Amino acid sequence: MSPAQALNYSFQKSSTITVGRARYAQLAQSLVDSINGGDYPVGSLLPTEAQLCGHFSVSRTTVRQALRQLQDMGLVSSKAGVGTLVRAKYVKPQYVHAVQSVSDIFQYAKASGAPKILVTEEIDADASEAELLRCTVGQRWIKIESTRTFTRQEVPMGLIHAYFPPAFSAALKLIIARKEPMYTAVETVSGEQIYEVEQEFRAVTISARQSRILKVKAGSAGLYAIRHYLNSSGKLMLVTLSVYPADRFSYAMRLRYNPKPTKE
Amino acid sequence: MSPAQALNYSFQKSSTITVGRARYAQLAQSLVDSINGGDYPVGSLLPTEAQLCGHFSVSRTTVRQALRQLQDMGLVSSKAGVGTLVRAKYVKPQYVHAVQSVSDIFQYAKASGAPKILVTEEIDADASEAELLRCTVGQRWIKIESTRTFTRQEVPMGLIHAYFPPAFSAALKLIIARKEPMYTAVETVSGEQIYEVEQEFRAVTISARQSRILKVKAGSAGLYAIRHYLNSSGKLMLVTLSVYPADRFSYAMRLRYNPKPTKE
DNA sequence: TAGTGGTCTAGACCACTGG
DNA sequence: CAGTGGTCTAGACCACTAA
Repeated sequence: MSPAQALNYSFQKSSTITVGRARYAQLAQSLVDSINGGDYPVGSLLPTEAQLCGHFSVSRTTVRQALRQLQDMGLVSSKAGVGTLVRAKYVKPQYVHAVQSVSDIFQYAKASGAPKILVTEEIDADASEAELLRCTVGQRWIKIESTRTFTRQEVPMGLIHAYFPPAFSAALKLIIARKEPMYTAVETVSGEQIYEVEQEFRAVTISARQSRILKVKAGSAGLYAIRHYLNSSGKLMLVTLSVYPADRFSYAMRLRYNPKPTKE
Repeated sequence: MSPAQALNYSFQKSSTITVGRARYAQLAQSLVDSINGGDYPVGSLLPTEAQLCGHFSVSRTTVRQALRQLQDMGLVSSKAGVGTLVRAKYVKPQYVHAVQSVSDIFQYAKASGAPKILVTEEIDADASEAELLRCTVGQRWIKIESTRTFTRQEVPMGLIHAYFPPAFSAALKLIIARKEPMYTAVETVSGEQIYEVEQEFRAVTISARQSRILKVKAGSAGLYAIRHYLNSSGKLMLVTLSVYPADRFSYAMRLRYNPKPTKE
């Protein structure tokens, strides 16, 4: 056992609170304090691992374990050949809404039957569609109009318009014949995974046409959900636009503070 | 250089795709495959680290790095004196909506001025309030009615009802005098951090009374947001109930696939 | 008490980055 | 090219858990 290690362990035994911690944790805390204090400004490099080994009289393993903790906190990032870059001065606590899959974004999926396809067509985007689809006017898209119905009920839960690129037209068959959810159909046909989903909620007044399909009074309130599905390159894979009458649907989410799994 | 390491490196050089990976990554993949395949059922223990060292002819450091990867994936968890427990058969991909603080839950906060307090009172929960506040009828709460206004505008963005326990009545002063946001005032007064926020959106028809305050036509559509703020014990710290006219507010969120910081 | 994972050391080779 | 972080080894002591 090296002198430094012996010192550490005896120190642990003779103390009570602060010092029962592992040396890498102490080192991590020390580094966090230094960054918080401005010793290492954002954009600068931390001392090299070798230097930290010397300053703190610990092995490189211990230094690296401390640095990994700082990386997990989002304070620094390391790059071979360069060094350890300070990315933030403070740890930003995160509230996180985590869902296990895209399907979980739609909590109702389990409680509802397959969507009922009303219309499928190829369209050339008009001005408002171009904005929604983030493209130029006249661009071609496939459009599906459908409803979702509660299991064993006649009244539809919501009216859904979906758009995807003509390149994925084979998805239509999967959706209609195999009754796959639209996003999985698009993933299958494109061979790409949906990487990001943007979701927006607002209230709208239900139009006369929508009200007939939804069997609700025209002019009544509806929840409007716009969803953009993107691949990892940021390319639009699917856009959906849903209207839910006030009493038939709500979207609930839970944001938790720092849910990072702790050691056990 | 040990024979095993030499073998590894020569193997890396002579290969192209699969094998450029680090040994710990290969080992991790192998373990994931075994768990997926049912070799180690959920609830069972993985071989000990020493056994894995032997089976795969790697050092314990490498084994532990592989196991850490599995822990990050949520497949296993380790406990000193026990072993490495299999917790899940498959990696569940996560889509995550992360916000940096409670204030980020309200994107509008920056664009809007301080809330305008209309009424503050102590109430005994009636039936509908008891449901909202998850308490028994007659329980006492402090209620604040307020509006939020766009900066430099007269028309309110939304109407907000907030409820918190009488024990936090000192928060009132902070909210009114110091214009603190309600959730920080409650955090300050209680000395506890808000750990979890439940958020629900639905559409509603704006009532006559609400319409007068919001300066909007009665019967028009509104976005209804219900938020429950809980501490780490699950105790309700604050409940807010907001109504936003259709054109004045929308809630947007972005869900990303596995946003875990990758190595750089 | 025996065996597990948690921590730590000292030393090594590698790929990558920049001058 | 020199120096950085990325990976790996062999060996050690510790705290914890269960028998």
